[in-house]
Amino acid sequence: MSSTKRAPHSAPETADRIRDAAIAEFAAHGFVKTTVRKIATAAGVSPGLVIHHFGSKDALRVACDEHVFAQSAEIKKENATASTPLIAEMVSDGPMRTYVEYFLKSILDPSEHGQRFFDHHVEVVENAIEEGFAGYTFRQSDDRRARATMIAMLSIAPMLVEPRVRRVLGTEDLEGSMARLIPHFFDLYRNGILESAPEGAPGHGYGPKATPGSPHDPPTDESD
Amino acid sequence: MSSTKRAPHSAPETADRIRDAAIAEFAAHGFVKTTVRKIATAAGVSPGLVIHHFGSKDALRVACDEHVFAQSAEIKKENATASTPLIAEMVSDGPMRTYVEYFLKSILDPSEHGQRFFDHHVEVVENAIEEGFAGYTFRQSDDRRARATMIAMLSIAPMLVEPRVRRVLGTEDLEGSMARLIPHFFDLYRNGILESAPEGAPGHGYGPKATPGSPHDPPTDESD
DNA sequence: ACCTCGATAAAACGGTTGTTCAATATTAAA
DNA sequence: TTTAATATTGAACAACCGTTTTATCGAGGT
Repeated sequence: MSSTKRAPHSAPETADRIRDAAIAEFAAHGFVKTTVRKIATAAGVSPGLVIHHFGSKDALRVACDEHVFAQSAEIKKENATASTPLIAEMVSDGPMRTYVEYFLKSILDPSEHGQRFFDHHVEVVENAIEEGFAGYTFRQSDDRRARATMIAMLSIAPMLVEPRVRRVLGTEDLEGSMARLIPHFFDLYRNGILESAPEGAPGHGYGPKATPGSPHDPPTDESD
Repeated sequence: MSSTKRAPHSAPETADRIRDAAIAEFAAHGFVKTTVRKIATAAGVSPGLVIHHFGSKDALRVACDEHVFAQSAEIKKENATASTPLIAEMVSDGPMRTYVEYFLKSILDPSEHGQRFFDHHVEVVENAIEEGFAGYTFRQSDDRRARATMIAMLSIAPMLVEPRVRRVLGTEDLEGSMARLIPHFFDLYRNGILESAPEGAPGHGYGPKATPGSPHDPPTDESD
């Protein structure tokens, strides 16, 4: 500890550059399509060096996971006291946007890594439901966990299918698509989307405190 | 045309067997992870025969696309006059379930194939909004296309992240997860999820005919 | 009976993958 | 200055990919 104990040669933090390049590639193209060689090229090093620093492609992914997780928490903490809305940070270009896309790719990829992200997200949402968020308060439910899971789903769904939405709406980027969709989500959250239900429909008299009990009602979605 | 003009050798419809095996593999693991060799093994043939019958892996995918699309339409038509709810057909095991998963993998894969599926789905939803669905009627909107897109998103989101939801809720299969979530979706569609909004929140007086006009309101989701 | 043609399998081919190896360069410590 | 340790590269490796090639077999037409 008395000596500097630093990397002897190496450009300033080559390993960090490799990790950041990997995060960008993973976020953009997913884990299967991203090759060690592409990461190496993006970082300006040889493929062998990537393995030398991280051991394997999977170990590199673990390092990326941890960095994304830690950095996201940091950005969130900074934004808690800052003026910039967190949403704007996520939608506009920047590191947070990359992290969110990394997070989404992780969720879609069938591996343990994404589960950790999703679990944490549900937890955050469940907290927001109880304590409110940005001045909004939520109707409570008996099955708090399921309700939080649903809202967590709702919050990530738009970004998951945004490339498809873009083509349907003719919008040009993520910001454009969101600008077009958000009013509708907002209306959904305030008022729902149904105007009337068929006679004998379940839960006709749902009060403001919703306690859904019938587990198998005719769904209103997926008419395809 | 006078002669039978059938395949000389060949087990009964080998090509069909290969196509069905491919659909199952694609639906289960996506297009990148699925190899020609796995498809061949699943169909009980040699890898070369797969190429012989379809030309290439991509051409095989096109054949799968068309078959899934056509078969889905057929099943939908049959179910229009049948007693079985279409949802049950999609959630429980069976061909339709496989087709839905194939459809989802297509949407997530950044290629043109999935766009066709998604476009069609939005169109179906837009129609359902106008004409009602299963006795339910929907509040209309100025921006019909965007509203249909949102609802289309809502309808596919649960199945997209169901593997993650399963772990969060402790449910054991797709049916279990849906049974737990559907009441909450139903409540959302009828009543929304917000109890109160902060003062000065936009659209405070939204009537039953929602015409969202402010394109950049503080969002209520994505608190992560 | 012969011939033709498609179905099929087995093997091989060129390319890409993640990873390893050997060699070189560079710096910190002795 | 010598030594040891690390950073780094370029080449090579085995495994796997989609595809091609070669060969065999069997059914129909003539």
